[in-house]
Formats: sequence, structure tokens, C-alpha cells
Amino acid sequence: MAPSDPLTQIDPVVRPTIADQVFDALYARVLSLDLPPLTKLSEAEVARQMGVSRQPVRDAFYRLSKLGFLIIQPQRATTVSQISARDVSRARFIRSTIEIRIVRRASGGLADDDIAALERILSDQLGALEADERARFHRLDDAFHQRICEAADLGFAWDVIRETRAHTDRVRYLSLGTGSRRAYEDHRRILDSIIARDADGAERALDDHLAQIDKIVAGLRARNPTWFSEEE
Amino acid sequence: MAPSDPLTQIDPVVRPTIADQVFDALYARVLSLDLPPLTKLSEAEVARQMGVSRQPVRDAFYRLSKLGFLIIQPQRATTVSQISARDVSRARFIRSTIEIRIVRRASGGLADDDIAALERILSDQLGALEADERARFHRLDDAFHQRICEAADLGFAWDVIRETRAHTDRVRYLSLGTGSRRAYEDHRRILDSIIARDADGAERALDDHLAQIDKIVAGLRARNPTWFSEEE
DNA sequence: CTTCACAAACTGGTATGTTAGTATATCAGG
DNA sequence: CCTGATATACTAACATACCAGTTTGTGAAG
Repeated sequence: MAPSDPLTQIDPVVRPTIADQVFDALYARVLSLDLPPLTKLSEAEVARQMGVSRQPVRDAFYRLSKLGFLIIQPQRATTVSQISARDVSRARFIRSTIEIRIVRRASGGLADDDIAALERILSDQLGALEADERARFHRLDDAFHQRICEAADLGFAWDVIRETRAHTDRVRYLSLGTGSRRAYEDHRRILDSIIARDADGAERALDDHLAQIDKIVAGLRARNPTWFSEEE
Repeated sequence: MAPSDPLTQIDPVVRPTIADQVFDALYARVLSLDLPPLTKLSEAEVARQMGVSRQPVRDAFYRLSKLGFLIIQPQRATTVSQISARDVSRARFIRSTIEIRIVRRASGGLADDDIAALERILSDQLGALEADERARFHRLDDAFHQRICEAADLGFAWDVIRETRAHTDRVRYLSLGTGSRRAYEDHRRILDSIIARDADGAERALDDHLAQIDKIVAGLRARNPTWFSEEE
């Protein structure tokens, strides 16, 4: 074989394990509050219901506990965590801190095709908003923020943001339609500021945008107090 | 019992599991490069050597892989990861972004006892520097940064920083004495700026301080190329 | 010496048995 | 009814066994 062509290194990580599948299934059910906070889960019981052994369930439990979705109490029980207003607030602090720096950098000037892609996401989002397609709206919301990260050549930052986001995701899921119009307008304002290369404006718009989550939490908490942990 | 004293809720998480111990042991050995990059580890082999079953070893492996210390390739091997200059740089970006915001807030004014505590850490650090006690110097380095977080009432941020720090920790360990004097002086400058309520000065001092890591990586890489992964 | 089929020795993922700690049901004594 | 000891039924942590892939050693063919 000619050494001129080094071929391409193949990535041997393709097979989704059973543990992955259990994780995904539980993640979706916790996120959607199909498994509401304080629900007790048992490795053995989940394994039985899913028709697998306890081992992959255990792996999945552990991963979910790392995300803050499950609380594992050895020899006692594993329960779906309550939503902590404090943790949501902290996650927002971390996220906004990182993302503000990113939009400021983006405000230094973006490539035309990045701006075009962001515009496309925004118009799609407007479509989703008017059609009341909430799941699609949220997907596009993420896509918008992610695209900004990538455009600023800081794509890895999105991975960090996503991890801190687990706490807030259930809140977002709960909020569903509420505040969508506002969210869309916030995005519009952020992009406009970036295009105008107005870093301060972009920062303000983004900070306002992310600050909404705390208000949403307060509203939800009033209606579903048992889903939230009560720390001062 | 008088209801006037609600006692204190006990936290049922006190027992360090075997998995924890395996994790700690491996963490220390990877960090110290006692297990250098590209070392192959086997669940079975480690379990045998430590006299435990594969199960807790497996848990520990998974945690270490999440930190980026191990690369698990199913059915193939688990190896100690190489140090990625790119990942170190990215971790620094995340860290400096968060920590800059923190020192800026701290520059808004700190309580007297916080400043006193920071001064004490600094003088201890000077002592460690002159006595060439490197491990203690590094511990105090962390303590300094952590204390600033706590003083700014953002103690949780330190937990986030610590997680992103795994990538950089091996580099720090390798660097040992080099740059300690410089690090101490950076700390001095940061604290002085905070005391003077000079947010911009504190930001500059911190950013310079954290930027050192990239220089250190370059130097180490030249001497130990096999420990580093070569991406572009 | 090189090539290559193939067996043997690995790997981590999965299944299941065992152990020790915890919560709860039960019931005797008041 | 209440109290408190104790048996029972849980729990997750840990140990062991097996599986399906992958790598590697080996030796015959060329």
C-alpha cells in the first residue's frame, strides 16, 4: 500500500451499550418529569422492567447521579432528585459567565455564513413559535446558542455548558411554551447586537435572556412545590 | 426531648466505598505520572493487585475516564490518557473566564477576615517557597484561589473549576518547582489589586497568572513528547 | 524471511449470586 | 392506645462467572 495515503483513523467507539440505552431511557423520563422528583428507583426493579441485568442499570444510575438527576443513598434507596433553585441559579451563573465571554468575542465579527446560519435558526424558531411546536422550539434554542459558540471558534465551550445544564433542563421542559415569545425576541436582540458588533449590548441581551430561568423557577415552584427542594 | 432543638440532619454519606479508595489510589498515581500516559490498565489486573473484585475497579475507571485521565476502549484496552495541550488550553479558558468574574466581584470589597485569611495563605506560601516544599506550595496555591471564591460568596464555583482542572493537574504536578516564585508574585499582585478594589488590575493579574500554564506545557512537551498527544 | 490462518489469551460488558446496612412490619408488654 | 424489641423485606455495594468481541502469539505454507 502506498504510504502516500495514510487513510483515516477509524474510531472504534460505535456500539451503544445496554448501559447507554438504560441511561438514555431514564434520562428522558426524568427530564420529562415522567419520573417526578422523589420517585424511588430500585436497580433490581428497573432491571426487571427493562429486561436487562442489574449491572448496566447500576452504571446508568451512577451516571445520572453525576448529573444531579438521581440521589443514590447506599443501602437505602435511589430517588429522583428534587429541583434545587439554588443549583439552577448556580448553573446559570456558570453558564452566563462563559457565554457572555463568547458573545463578546462573537461581537468582534462573525463570518457571513455563520450569521446566515444563525439567521436561519432564528427564522425556523419563529416558525416553531407560531406553529406552537414546543419541542422543536427548544431544540432550536439550543442550536442557536451552540452555533454562536462554534462561530466564535469556541465550540468546546458548548460541551461544558451542556453539562452544567442538566439542572436547568427539567425547568426548561416544565416551562414549555411559557416565555417562548420572549425567548425568541431575546435571541433576535442578541444576534442584532452581534451583527452590529455591539459587545456590551450583546452581553446585556444575553444576561437578560438567561436571567429568565430564575423567574420561571419561581413561577413553577409556586405551582409544584413538591418538585423543588426547600433550601433557604 | 425539647422540640426547641431540632438537632442536626445527619448526612448518610460517610462511608468511603471500596470504589472510592480505588479511585483515589489510581487518581494519585495518574496525577503523579507514576502511571504515565499510554500505560495500559486492565480492570482484572488492577482488581487482582488491589485485592478487590472488578466491580469497584470498574466504577473507578469510569469516573477517571470522565475526568479525562483514562480512555476506555471496550473489548480493547483502557489506557492512561495523554496530556492534550488543546484540552489544557480549553480548560484554562473556562477557568479563567469563571475566575475573572470572581476576582472582579471580590474587587468590589472583601470582609476584613477574608483578606486576613488570604494574607495568611500568601505568607504561608512564601514560607513553602523558601523551604522548597513543593507539594505544600501547590496545596496553598489551590487554597488561595478557593478562598477568593468563598470570599466572593461563590464557593460553588471552585467545585466547577476543580472539575475542569483535571487536565491541567498533571502539568502542574510535572512543573513542580518551576515558576513557583512567579506564581507567588502573581498571587501577591492579585490580592493587592483586590484590596485596592482595582477590578481591571486584578483581572489582568489573574489572566497573566493562569496564562503561565500554556508556557509550562510547551516547555514540558519539548522534554517529554510521548506524554503529550499530538494534535495539529 | 514474509504471509496469513487460527488458536489462545486477553479486553470490557453483562448477568447473577452474596453481603452488610437500613427501613418497616410485627408483636409483646405496658 | 403507646413503646420498644425484633424479625422480615428491602436497598446498593461487592464478588464471581460468563460472554462476545479484539489482540497477539504461533506455525505452516509460500
